[in-house]
Amino acid sequence: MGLTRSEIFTEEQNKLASLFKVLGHPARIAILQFIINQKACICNDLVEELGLAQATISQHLKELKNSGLIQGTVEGKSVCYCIDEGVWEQIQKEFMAFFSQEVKVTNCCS
Amino acid sequence: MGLTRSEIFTEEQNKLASLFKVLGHPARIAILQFIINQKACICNDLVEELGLAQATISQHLKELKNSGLIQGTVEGKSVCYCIDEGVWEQIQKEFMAFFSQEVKVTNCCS
DNA sequence: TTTTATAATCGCAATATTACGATAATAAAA
DNA sequence: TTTTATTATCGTAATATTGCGATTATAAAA
Repeated sequence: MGLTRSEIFTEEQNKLASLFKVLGHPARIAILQFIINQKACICNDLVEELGLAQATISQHLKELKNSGLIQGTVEGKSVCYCIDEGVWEQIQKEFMAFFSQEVKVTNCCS
Repeated sequence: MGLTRSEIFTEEQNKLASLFKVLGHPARIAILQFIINQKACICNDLVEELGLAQATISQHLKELKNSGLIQGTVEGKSVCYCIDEGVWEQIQKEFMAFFSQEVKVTNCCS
């Protein structure tokens, strides 16, 4: 136990959940917002801005990168992280699809 | 350590992240979809459908309830869970707002 | 009242996540 | 080459999550 039983869910459910999961931490939300607003895309700036240790920021960036949401390119001594617009739009679509499912109204909980 | 440092983030970032977090598990996605499609809103039906133990389903339902996404009303021996449409639409709006932030294009990662 | 059906809660074990210091890796600058 | 700046990775401690059996609570049915 203590292990998510992914095998009993659909591929789609697992994928959607893991996307939501990546966004389920305030540091990663903050990082994304910071990058989106182009206040910076350099790891070190995020460290100064957020007030978490460099190792911690690096770990969160790795998770965001693994999800495909951001990509990083080496720029001299530092690494520039940016939103992957294609992936961003794709995810946007999937979330919209999830949320625009029509909720059937019943008298069940009225 | 091992504890999310919520105090260094904005209220908004924490709230958004915790909403995403609730949706970050395939069982909770499956439960929501099942309720949305009105295949059932009874805990026991979910147990049969999903193949997780009753205690586990009950725990997931509790988390969904705590987030406000669903509400439950007692119906005789069982409890009927339904989407809270108001909350659903509110969350939909917040997510849309997050995802419609315009990603500023730079030549940083091109 | 006793039984039955349903759901919530408790307690626990296994695993995952979060955070950080220390260290390694990499590349520019001196 | 040596130093400096930046980021990744390793190892570890603290905490959280997931899942389930056992038990409790609740209400309908017998």
